[in-house]
Amino acid sequence: MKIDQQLAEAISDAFKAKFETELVSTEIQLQPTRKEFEGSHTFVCFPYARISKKSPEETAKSVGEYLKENSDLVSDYNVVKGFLNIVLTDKSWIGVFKGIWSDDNFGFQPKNGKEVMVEYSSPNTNKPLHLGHLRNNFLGWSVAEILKADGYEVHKVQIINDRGIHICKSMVAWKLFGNGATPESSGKKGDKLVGDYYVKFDQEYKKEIKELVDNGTSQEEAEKEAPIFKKAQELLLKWESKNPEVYDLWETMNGWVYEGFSTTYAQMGVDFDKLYYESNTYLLGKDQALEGVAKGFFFQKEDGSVWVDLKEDGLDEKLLLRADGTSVYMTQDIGTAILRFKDYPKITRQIYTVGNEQEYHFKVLFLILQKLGYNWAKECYHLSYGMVDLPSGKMKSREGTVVDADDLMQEMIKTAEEHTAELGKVDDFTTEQAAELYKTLGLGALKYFLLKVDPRKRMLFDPQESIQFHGNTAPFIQYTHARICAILRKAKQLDLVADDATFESVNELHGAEQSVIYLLSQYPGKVKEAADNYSPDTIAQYVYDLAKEYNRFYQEISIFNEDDENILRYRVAFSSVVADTIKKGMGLLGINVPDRM
RNA sequence: GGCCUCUUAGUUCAAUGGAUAGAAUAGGAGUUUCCUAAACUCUAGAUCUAGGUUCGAUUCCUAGAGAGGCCA
Repeated sequence: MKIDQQLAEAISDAFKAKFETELVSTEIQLQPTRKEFEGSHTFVCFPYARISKKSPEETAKSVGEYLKENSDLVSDYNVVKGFLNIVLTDKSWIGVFKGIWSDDNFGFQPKNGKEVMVEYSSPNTNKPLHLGHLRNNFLGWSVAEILKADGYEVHKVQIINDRGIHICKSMVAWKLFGNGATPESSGKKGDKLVGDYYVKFDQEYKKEIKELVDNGTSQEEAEKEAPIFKKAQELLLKWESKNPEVYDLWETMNGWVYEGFSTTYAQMGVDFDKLYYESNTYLLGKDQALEGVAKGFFFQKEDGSVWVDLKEDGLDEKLLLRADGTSVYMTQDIGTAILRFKDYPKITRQIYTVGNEQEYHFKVLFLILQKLGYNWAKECYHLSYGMVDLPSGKMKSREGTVVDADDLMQEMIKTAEEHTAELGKVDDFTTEQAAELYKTLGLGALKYFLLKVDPRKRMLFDPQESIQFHGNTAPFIQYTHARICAILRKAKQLDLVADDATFESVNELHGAEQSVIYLLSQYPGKVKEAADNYSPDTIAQYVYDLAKEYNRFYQEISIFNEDDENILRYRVAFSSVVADTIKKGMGLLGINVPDRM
């Protein structure tokens, strides 16, 4: 049984003995003791003063006294106002550690038989991936890993926005100005190449609008009449009627983009179990809309358009089918959601990793699905994350302030390389080993930076200053891991292996060891918390605290200077468990940890 | 105009309604015969404003100020 539960039960016993009242032990909350006080667990007595009919301080004293006398876990206690700080015996800490050390699945919940789907990335095929996608992808991927650790079976998907006017724009510009350029002929990544023509379209479009306006056309009119825009619209119509030539070009250009994306995803270290394409799903959802009308959930206006009235739910009316019968995003999303539940009948929930500007959209989507009678819609969740701002403000493609994902990752790896070279600790590495290390460090720093923040909040990314290798960063944590690995290598040479008997003769712990064991014991709870809240930042913060606390121990205790071989073996095992936990925790964030750096 | 979110050290981030609001970074002062100094120790520095709820509010409620977003 976990130490927290044991303590809670002891406290419950104390209440029974001292105040003749039963407390439900699972409802007793223990919080970590603040550093300036002695102890590890704190029981806040204010809320229980009513039950004990004593002041919070007296309550705390009674309970503390009972625990000290009757529980062999507790060595001492102190009371500050209504706070009962509980000091555990070193022996019980060693017991806690032994439990963790012998648990091969520490931090992983057994399979709970539930399946969920996590959607993330979901890019357009006309633009390369940028900084915002990095936050999105790292977040979605990490949440999927955390849910797996929490016992779920997880399906990772994305929907690719591969059709519509935007891709037609790229196609038009490529036809007009491309001279048959391909990724091979231009030496460009496919997504970048197509993105360039999307930009080119916009430039030409603006130029044409300006000409028209200069010749007396109104701005509004000019935007509709610009020849290049009309060409894009024609292309869209041809695409929809599956004109072979247009369809071919569309497939070719999207093929280039996918190849580019897959390179980027590989570098990012994210993957998907299934891809959905909007070109396959954009016609879905119409049936549901019409069915909704038939059942009276939706209504039709005189022009034939279909709407849903959400005023009773505090929202507005929402269009589902236009008068001409074409669908809108909402309609498609309804269709796609239903399709996914058909594809994966056992999933109980879909988690959509999408920016917070779409909060309203998802609120409406889930509501409509509920109205259509899909009960699973109640369980669906919009994992809504904030924008990544630059010091100059919002990223804007038109102003060229977009931070490209490939460039940024490359930049990070380069910085890691320079920094590593300066320190000169791994000069004996082969080129491959070195390249691997730079990637681990550079990408780790980037992922950690983006994941350590509460996903719901907008965050600032300063390319100059944001990425550091000191302090609350991935390299700091990775460094702690690498240091421990050095210890483990040496211990292996000396054949220092711990077994059950090792712990019998260890009776005393150093202060830092205690806090590290306390942190270790919190790990499974942190994973649970992170899973419940879809918050990788919980894990990031935790692993940082663990690494920091271990470093304190490392600084104060010289492991191999210990004469008592059992203590030495124990400390090697202790370090090894810390390394493992760091590795597991960072793994949940998609960050690797090196053995040397 | 309606609705939603955010506001904490110079800066970037923390804090299930709990103690003297934590970290990091930038600033100041130290630590290397010893397992990796990408480390460690010390120091200084903050809850947007005004009310309310209670044993206790960064957290909950109301109003206001500022920033961002969504819907027309």
